[in-house]
Amino acid sequence: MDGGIEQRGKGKRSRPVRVADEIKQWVVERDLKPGDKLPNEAEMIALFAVSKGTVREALRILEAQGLIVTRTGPGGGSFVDKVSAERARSLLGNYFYFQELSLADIYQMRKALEPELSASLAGKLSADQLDELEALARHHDHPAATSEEEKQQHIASLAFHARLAEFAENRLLAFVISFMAHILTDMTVYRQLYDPPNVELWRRGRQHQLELVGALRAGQAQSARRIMASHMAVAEELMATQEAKLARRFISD
Amino acid sequence: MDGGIEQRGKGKRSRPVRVADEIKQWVVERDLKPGDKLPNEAEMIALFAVSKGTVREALRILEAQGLIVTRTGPGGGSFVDKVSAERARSLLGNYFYFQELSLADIYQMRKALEPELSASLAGKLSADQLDELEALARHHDHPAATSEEEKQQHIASLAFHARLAEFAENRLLAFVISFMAHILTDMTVYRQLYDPPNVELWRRGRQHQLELVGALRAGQAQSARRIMASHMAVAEELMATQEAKLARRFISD
DNA sequence: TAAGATTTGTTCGTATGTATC
DNA sequence: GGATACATACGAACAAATCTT
Repeated sequence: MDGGIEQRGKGKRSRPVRVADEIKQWVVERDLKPGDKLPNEAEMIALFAVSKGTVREALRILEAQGLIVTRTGPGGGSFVDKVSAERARSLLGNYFYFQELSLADIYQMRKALEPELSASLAGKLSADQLDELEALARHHDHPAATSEEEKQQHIASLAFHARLAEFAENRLLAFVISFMAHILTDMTVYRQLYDPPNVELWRRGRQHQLELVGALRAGQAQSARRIMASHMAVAEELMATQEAKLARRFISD
Repeated sequence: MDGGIEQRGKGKRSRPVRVADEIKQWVVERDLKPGDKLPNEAEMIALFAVSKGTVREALRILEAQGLIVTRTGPGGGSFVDKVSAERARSLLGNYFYFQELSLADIYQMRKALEPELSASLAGKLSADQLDELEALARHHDHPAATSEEEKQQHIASLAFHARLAEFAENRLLAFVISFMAHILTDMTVYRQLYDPPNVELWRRGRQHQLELVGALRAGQAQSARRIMASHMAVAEELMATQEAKLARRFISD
């Protein structure tokens, strides 16, 4: 019912890749869960009738995709692992290394998604979660005096958005928004997307975040949506003063 | 200026993983482009002072991430490769294997993004592109009589959306919409998300796609946005009659 | 602390496969 | 076909990490 599908046109696959696929299939067939143990090296050598080197290359392939982890020693071996959000972000980041992504592209997405996220979280967050968000919003309670301070405020603001995203029950929405926050953080760090400091935009941005937490606390979905929409407009204005092209680089693990 | 960052808390990394990182760094430092050649095995053995097996495991790691391709024979070796959209989808799909994604989650995203995509494409497509879309929309010009036919119509409709997404200049928007179309296609194939056939919904869906192509051709952005929004409502209604949980499985390469 | 057991990690030598000229 | 330049694969030996006693 699966594994057989999608086998179109993939001519020459090396033995390690084939073994990696067989291991994947082995896992899916048995419906193994994260933490479940795979056969050890010696058993796989026998199971797939290949050498130790080939088995190890196959395991590295699965490890690189975040599907397994391997530990040495007694009780060690390879174990099914669920792909972490961090690794998924990193792998997807590689895709955009050679794609031309502009700030306008990212803000087109953010303007569509962040208000939706805000509305969907209204009245759904715990007091602890709301307090954490408020603390992030209050983290910088004065205008930036230096470029370095401005940079830190940008990063803190993006951390606010990333954290907010993580609270969403919709894991796809959470991932995409979090991914964008991380991209923007990288841009902030690697390019100088944080000067000149702009007191007025800082004030409006901070005010928006605090108002948003209030609306979320009060369970006012439409209000939360509206506030976030305004906030996106401000953030875009802030970023749009800077260069348009995303730094082309591999995102490290 | 990079490679040094993000090195937090990564205690025990195996030698192949470290070598893979060094190769990545080597590529970034030289700003190599897709097609550019990496050192061959013997050179890497000398360059990183590790054995052949270790080099090969490192290369498999990079290959699994879609960053390089390897060819045998004279003139062969490893070459920088740009990660394909297909591979990026596959790698990201693994992340959602253990995440609970519902149809409601996907449609929350689609309702926010697909109208935005439609609006941004109005007046931007070539006659060839518009003709291709119209052909996809007309592909099934009669109501489905059987479940199999209904399934094929669903898949064709999703292909319409995937193709539309690929025309977007915004590569992030294109990727996310295309990713969702592929997830829905998988759900259509692996679960029976296509019966019972519903003539009325089929008629409205098809009409929407044809109207959309017309609006795109006429360069009417707002009209295109409105039509797609209606179309999403219809599609959601169509899907919502089915089970809510996404099939949990590895997406094959 | 120390020794032993278990399992992965790494190296080396050799042979084979594959594509180009 | 033969020579060449690569990657691919195997097997045996040893190193390192980790758990148990």
